[in-house]
Amino acid sequence: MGERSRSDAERRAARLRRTAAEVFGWDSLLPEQLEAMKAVLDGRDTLVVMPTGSGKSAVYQVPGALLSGPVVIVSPLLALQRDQIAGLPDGARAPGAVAVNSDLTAARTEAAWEAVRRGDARFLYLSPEQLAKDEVLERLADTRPALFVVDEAQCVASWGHDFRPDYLRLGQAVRRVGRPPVLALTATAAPPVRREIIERLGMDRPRVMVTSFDRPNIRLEVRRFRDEDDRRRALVERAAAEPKPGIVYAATRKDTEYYAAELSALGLAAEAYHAGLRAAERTRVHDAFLAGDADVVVATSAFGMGIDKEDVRFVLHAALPGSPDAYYQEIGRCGRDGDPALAVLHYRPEDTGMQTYFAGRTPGRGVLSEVADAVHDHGTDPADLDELRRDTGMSRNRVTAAVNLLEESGAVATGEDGGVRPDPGTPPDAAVDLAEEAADAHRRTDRTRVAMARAYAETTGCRRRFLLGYFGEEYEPPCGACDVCEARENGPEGAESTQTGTEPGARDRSAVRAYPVGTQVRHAEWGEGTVLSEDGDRITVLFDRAGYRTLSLEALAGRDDLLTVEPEGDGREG
DNA sequence: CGGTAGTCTCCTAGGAGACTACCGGTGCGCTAGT
Repeated sequence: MGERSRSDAERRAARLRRTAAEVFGWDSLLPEQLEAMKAVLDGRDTLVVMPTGSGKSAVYQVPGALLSGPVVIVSPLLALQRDQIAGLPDGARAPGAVAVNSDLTAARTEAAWEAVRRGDARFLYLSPEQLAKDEVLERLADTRPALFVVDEAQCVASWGHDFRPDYLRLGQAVRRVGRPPVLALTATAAPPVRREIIERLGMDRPRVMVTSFDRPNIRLEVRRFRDEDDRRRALVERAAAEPKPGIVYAATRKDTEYYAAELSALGLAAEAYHAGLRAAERTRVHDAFLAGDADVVVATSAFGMGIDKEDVRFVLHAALPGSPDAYYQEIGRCGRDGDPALAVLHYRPEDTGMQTYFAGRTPGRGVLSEVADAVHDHGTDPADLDELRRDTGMSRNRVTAAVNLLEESGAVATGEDGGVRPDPGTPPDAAVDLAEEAADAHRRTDRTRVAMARAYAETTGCRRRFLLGYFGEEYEPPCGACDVCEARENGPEGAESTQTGTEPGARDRSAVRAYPVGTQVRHAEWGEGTVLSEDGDRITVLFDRAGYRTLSLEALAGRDDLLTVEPEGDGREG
């Protein structure tokens, strides 16, 4: 880098710092925040993986104030959008913000668009579903957005395949609004999830910024139970005994009510929270927790995104979560103030059943076939998603998910006008076969994540190392703050863990270093995959087609042809 | 996928086992009826 460009970079940094201070009142920026802002200001596609509370939103807000057009922010929850807008400064120099969604009357929607057009509103918050509408895309394209932000970008991978399939169509929305630079923000994304975000959003040689996942003040513990009653008793006792406030995650709505009632009976201020409650009740519990009026909230996974509370002392799980991704995200809600906090997973092997059922509920052959036929029937006069929904009588989500799979397998393509066209060389039957293959691959991947959550619960090694390894970070145990490491340190009882065999840290690690966590590999039989973790003498690999496999390093030794390291071909940097 | 609650069958009295049906999470947007 020459003199000239260095001083350019310094000037840009100074400009960003000044804007942060003068417009937003932030007197200091973290180095990684500033780096990401510079990339955004330069017009580069950027993926930022940083913990909640570290100022991710500033990464688009500060450059956003300096750009020449509106900034679109895709956010999964309307409540989150409201919080973001409320959190912006409202001084004279501060850029305005609006959200467009189904809460608005027609008149207010018009007013919001008008504010964006006139430049009164610099930030425009939208759900992915809004961006599935032609009308919204056309209006947006007219405003010539300067930046396209995807907040909580892990949703692309975690919700896009079934629950909210419009997440998988954001890449297309980006193209249709004029292909502004894309900024993806998330607190939790393992290497395969990062790759999926980049690919699905159509990001071009993105700058990838990943800060450490380690949260050393959170103590990690797993308790394994054979009996359901024992588990319930242990969970209630623990929640009652630990310092408050805390969150308990349960697998079902019914269980949230059960545990909340048990804890209330002990005299605690405990509340249940799940998506089946009335909106007013959800708001009441949410506000009570933030205000410090609740000791414990017992919740399903519905509780969490947007919970910005520093002093949560524990997150207890009453059952196995569906993935290490979900687990890490949920326990990340305690100890944000840096003081000691606790994460305990109360696990039964039976828990995997329900999570496996939830995993990968992709459209079946019947649905795929009906949608493929409908697409084909339109021939040269292509139908959009709304027409396909009318043709098939299926729900919007089903049709969208089916089209996504057909599109992923190359059997159909969506044009700039939103019309879905069949690939001329692929008859409907073949299209369905291909889409079904893609669906199978997603199902395997999701089940792999369940298996990895279980592997976390059952690991005989340092739990921190396991979790960090899953997120692509090497870590040398002991961590001194997980049940496994503590058992090893504490004298004779430690024998319990040594009898399980290898001491991961004590081994010759040269073989391990050949396949670091996060590496893309190719197996002679199973094809391409990603190294997810290593546990002493074994590595776990997620294969795109074959799912998750554990490989013995001993078996790999001397067979260089069996598992080869793939070159990094997707232009990532970090 | 697999646990749980409920019913049925066994064969000669009520308790064990087999069998079956049901259930389980996350939010947006829209529309019909108050």
